[in-house]
Amino acid sequence: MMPYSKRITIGDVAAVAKVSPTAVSFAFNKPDQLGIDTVNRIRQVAADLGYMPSPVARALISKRVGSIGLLTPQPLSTVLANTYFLTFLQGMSSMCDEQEFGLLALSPIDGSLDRVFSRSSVDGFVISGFDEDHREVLPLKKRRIPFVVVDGAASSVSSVNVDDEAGAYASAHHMLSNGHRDILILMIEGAFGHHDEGGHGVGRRRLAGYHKAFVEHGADWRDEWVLPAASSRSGGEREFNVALAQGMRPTAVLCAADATAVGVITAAHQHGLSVPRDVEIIGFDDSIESNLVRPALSTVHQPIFEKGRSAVRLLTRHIDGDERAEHIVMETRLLLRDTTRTRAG
Amino acid sequence: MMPYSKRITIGDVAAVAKVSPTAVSFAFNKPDQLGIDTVNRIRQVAADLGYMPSPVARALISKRVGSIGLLTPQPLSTVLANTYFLTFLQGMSSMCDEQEFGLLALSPIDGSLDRVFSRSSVDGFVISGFDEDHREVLPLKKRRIPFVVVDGAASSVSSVNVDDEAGAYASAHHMLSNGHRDILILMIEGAFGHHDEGGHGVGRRRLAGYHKAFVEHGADWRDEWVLPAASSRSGGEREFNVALAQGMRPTAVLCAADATAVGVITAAHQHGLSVPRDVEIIGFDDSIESNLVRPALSTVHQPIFEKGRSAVRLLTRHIDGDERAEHIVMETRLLLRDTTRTRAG
DNA sequence: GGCCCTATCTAAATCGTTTTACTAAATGAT
DNA sequence: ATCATTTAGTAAAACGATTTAGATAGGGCC
Repeated sequence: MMPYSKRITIGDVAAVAKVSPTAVSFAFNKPDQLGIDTVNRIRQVAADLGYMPSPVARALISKRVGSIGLLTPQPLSTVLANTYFLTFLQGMSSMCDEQEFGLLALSPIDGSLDRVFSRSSVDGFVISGFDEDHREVLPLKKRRIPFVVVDGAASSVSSVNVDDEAGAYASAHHMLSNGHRDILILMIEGAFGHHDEGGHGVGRRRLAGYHKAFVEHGADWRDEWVLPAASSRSGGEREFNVALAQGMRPTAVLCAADATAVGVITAAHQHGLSVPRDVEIIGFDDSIESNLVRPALSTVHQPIFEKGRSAVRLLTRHIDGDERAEHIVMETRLLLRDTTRTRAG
Repeated sequence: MMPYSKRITIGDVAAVAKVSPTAVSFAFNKPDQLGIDTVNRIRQVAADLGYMPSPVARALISKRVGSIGLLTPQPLSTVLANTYFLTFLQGMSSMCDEQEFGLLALSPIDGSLDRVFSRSSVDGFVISGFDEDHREVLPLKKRRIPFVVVDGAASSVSSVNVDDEAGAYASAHHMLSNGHRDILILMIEGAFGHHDEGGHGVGRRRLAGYHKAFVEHGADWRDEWVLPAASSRSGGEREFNVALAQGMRPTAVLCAADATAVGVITAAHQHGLSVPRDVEIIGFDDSIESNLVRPALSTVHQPIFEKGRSAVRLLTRHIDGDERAEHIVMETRLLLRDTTRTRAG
């Protein structure tokens, strides 16, 4: 049973209206080419038959599908567990709405991207967490399919990034200025991090920011105090527990992701530690949960929504034929809420 | 500048490899039809040229695009402000991953759906918040494009719903059994509700559930104590303030959406009311924030993730030609956390 | 009436594949 | 050596629209 077995084509309408298929097409797209009464008759017939032009056939000619693809390093269902992506999607879709584009969310197939490219009809891609030169992305460049990179390095295609290093620096600087020296650092691991942490990734940049602050303050940088943690509540709980079990007694925790920080709050409470009195915590992202959790999480704000909007905007420009690459780097802002004690920088 | 000006077609590959286009197609799809060395040569040439078959041209023949559309009553960017949809999307995409479908998120254009249908190439739609018979949805039935309805009434197409009435009943019953009589009810309004609240919608069903409990308990049902509220934090705050301003002194609040309930918690605190001592609150949905907010929100759990999965599953069955409609109604469960005092039903 | 112009409509090419039907050459059986 | 069968490949139709280049008829003008 073909679901489309009864699909009404332009030919069917033409036959019933006793005109050529061309006339039917004109009736919708260039009504001036036809007599007014013919146009009306055709439209009437089309409506009666429930005719709608096939988007696919139309796309084949116009070379425009009218939607863009979002490609993430992990399966979509995994990635959506992070509210960061909720906000990012919101931003993307708000611009998609304005530009009247559909938004196709795609998961890697068998962990790789190239099969996705050839299966999904879109006018371009927003790629999150890959560098422009990543092996997986190469086919796109070769085919000259427009794409932009978010949270990844790029030069010849447009990119949207955030000054992760400055944000991380600011949060570490805050802790260090307030006298903390026993600072636990929980980095991004696995699922939501950069797909290739070989030196460009978001995680690396944040780490560099933390490190820079330590150096400037002349504080001891101890690698054992830097733990990778899954970007999830449970990841944060687990790693904080691990740290305590290993005998560390941090007075401050820096998390490279809010979800992790939320877990730390929970774990700290379970150990009878008061936040922020016994432990101060700063997250990263200013994701939705940071403002929902109690005590409200101090964090590094990054304009996630705007990143999504800008990515789509840059992409649609490329789709419209503008080949110039533009690189946007957005500012972060230290946001002190209730998991830190002072407002002073 | 056509972005695809350099697009490599099957013909280009054929020319370079000195074979017919048919051979190129066979080399990928039916290698047995060709000599082994020819296949290899063609594949090599294709790789060198960076050839990938056009998904659009392929879709035109196969009548399969490989993606499904999610259609929401409001623009996607609006709808995503509700974490309910985050979880729903997660569920949908988890099934999409399994079935290797892309997920196209579509916003109504100018508030209407039919332009969307003819612009977006998908194999079928998941439609949230519309009844099967809704005027906007009619074109789909006429064209016999597969679709399933979520949170809406349907008979001849598949649907996924939740027993909203039972859930609402349970929460009202809980309050009433605990002696509450001054119960403020905050319903769903506008943006995230059912698109046509004419009697079938989710809101109506929840209202019916609340009402039924009142009747069974012989409690006074006062229409003034039922307020529509935007399904957002601010909507909840606002309406709770309105209620107080109007002189109501609720000892319990029933919210048809969690987001609203979170706002009520905030507003109650601002008025110096302790939750749950002075006011008990029960929300609906068991959305992410309900477990993040403090005190943790008591709510009616509904299996949002599973709804998303099931919707996609039903749809792909339809796409595969199975015309039988299936109607899934999932159970809800009263989840007593910290905005209610007792655990007893 | 002859000429041109405009208004209205159509035939055919096109987009990039897949698929069906077919051809030509080689192989195998007798 | 002949006929049937397999192998390796191709030509052409099809998918469902849009677009280009005509075709036909009628009207206005002289």
